[in-house]
Amino acid sequence: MSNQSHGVQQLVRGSIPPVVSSSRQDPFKVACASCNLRELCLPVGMSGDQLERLDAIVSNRRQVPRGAALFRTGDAFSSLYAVRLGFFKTCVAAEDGREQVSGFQMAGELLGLDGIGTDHHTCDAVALEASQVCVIPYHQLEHLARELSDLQRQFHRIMSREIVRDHGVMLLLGSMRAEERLAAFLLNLTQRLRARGFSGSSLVLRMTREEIGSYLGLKLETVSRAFSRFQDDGILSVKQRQIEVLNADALKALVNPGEC
Amino acid sequence: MSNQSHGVQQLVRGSIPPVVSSSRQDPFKVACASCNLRELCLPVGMSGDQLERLDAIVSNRRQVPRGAALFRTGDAFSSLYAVRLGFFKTCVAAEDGREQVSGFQMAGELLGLDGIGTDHHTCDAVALEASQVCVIPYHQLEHLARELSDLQRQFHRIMSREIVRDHGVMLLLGSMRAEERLAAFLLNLTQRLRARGFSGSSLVLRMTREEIGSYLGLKLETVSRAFSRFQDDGILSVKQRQIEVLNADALKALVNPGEC
DNA sequence: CGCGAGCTTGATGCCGATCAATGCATGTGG
DNA sequence: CCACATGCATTGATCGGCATCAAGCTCGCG
Repeated sequence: MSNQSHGVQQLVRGSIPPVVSSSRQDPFKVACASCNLRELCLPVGMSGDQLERLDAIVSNRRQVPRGAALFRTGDAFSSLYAVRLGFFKTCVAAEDGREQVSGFQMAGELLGLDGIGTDHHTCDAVALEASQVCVIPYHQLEHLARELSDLQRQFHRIMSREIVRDHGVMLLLGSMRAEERLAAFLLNLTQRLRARGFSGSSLVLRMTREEIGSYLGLKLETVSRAFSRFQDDGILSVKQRQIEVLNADALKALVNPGEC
Repeated sequence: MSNQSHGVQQLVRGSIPPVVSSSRQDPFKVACASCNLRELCLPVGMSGDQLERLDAIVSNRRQVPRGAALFRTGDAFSSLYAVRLGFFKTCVAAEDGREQVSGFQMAGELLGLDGIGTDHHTCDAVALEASQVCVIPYHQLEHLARELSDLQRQFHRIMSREIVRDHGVMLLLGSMRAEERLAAFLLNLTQRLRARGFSGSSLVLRMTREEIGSYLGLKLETVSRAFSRFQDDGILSVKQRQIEVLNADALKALVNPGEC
């Protein structure tokens, strides 16, 4: 099972080539220094010997099969996880059982930040396809961040951006209408895919309509109807989970109705 | 102008007495060690000499008049702010001008975390009453956190809890109905007031119906109607912004409809 | 006193939820 | 290879909660 054959492989590869370590090549031992996600992940801004020290604590990889949980609400918190391959969703639950998807995570993104505050995870992280994560023991990360200011800075940036991202979702949930929400969601997805070297105009959704709806505060039927309408309007081509963006400008105009 | 006469002073004082420094007393120079918020704020878990070092970088206070902005979207980020006295709201804006309240902050809570990720603030922080904040220069905080692991730990916890709080708001916005949202909001407020030594059954809202509605993804008329209905049902007494909680259990039952 | 900001209350309409049926793709066992 | 089951998606019909529009009302304040 090659670790290059999974993930968003059905998408067109773009400009950033995967960098593969020459000597240490091993699906369970890939150094941050030779990881093609190093410009998106925790090591941003770190140099050679710093990377080696980070590598020393991020030695463990973990496979997560499709549908399996990386962690669940209430689990003791011990590590953060960097998505190396695959795709995750995180779900929060109210006491009465209502569940909601709080985010989707792709390669290079960090999972588990919710656990730092209480030493227990406050959401479920579930793989939407066969995935692989790098395990980052939190106490070792804290210790190392006290010595490497670049690591500290990048870690704080990641947490801050997570907060800003959540504010954006709150804005979406609080004030946008169904089609605007879906348009914003698709633009966000394509932008993140583009940052990973994919074209962004052609994508395969890893989640169901119901999961999209849960994330966007809509019912699955509403999501489906919005997709159909986008297709009727020539903005998208929709074949189940295979999406082609035909008119990205129209999507952007939907999100910012005031600007056109 | 005494710094004890502002804030949530119309609320009944509870168990935690304000601790006032004997020697350093001065509204613009109150040491963390002698601040009555030290158990809620950044110094949690820090001991004597650590507190002194934190004090050294948190030397500056800033007054913010009612209606004034502590910072605005786009401002360069340089410091975090701990609310010492008063009450704030934070607002995020979409490109098309739509604004939404993303949070309310009271004494002991931190403002400005949004700015770390991009070196610029991504929301407005506006005082809802005459307020005072402690200015925490961020680069000095980073530096000190590398030496004081207790400070580092508490700072990370605060950021993580902010993320978890945002997830809770997303759940509220995505899946609760109007009255549940307002009930959850009121319970959250009373809980935070109780943590600050107030009774929690009697409170004065510092924000308008419109601001509450913006935060909860509702129109002000809907908020007003929900208040009226709670009053009709004997759950609250509502006189403009003066709220008495008559039946806290009924409020809790509204938030968790499955449990009763 | 009278103005104005903020709050309440009513009437109406619309967007998205809900209920229900059908369609489509994948997989499994006979 | 077909029949059937299953999970997911689409589409239609109806309903309800909240937004919207529109008056009044309250209270603080110049």
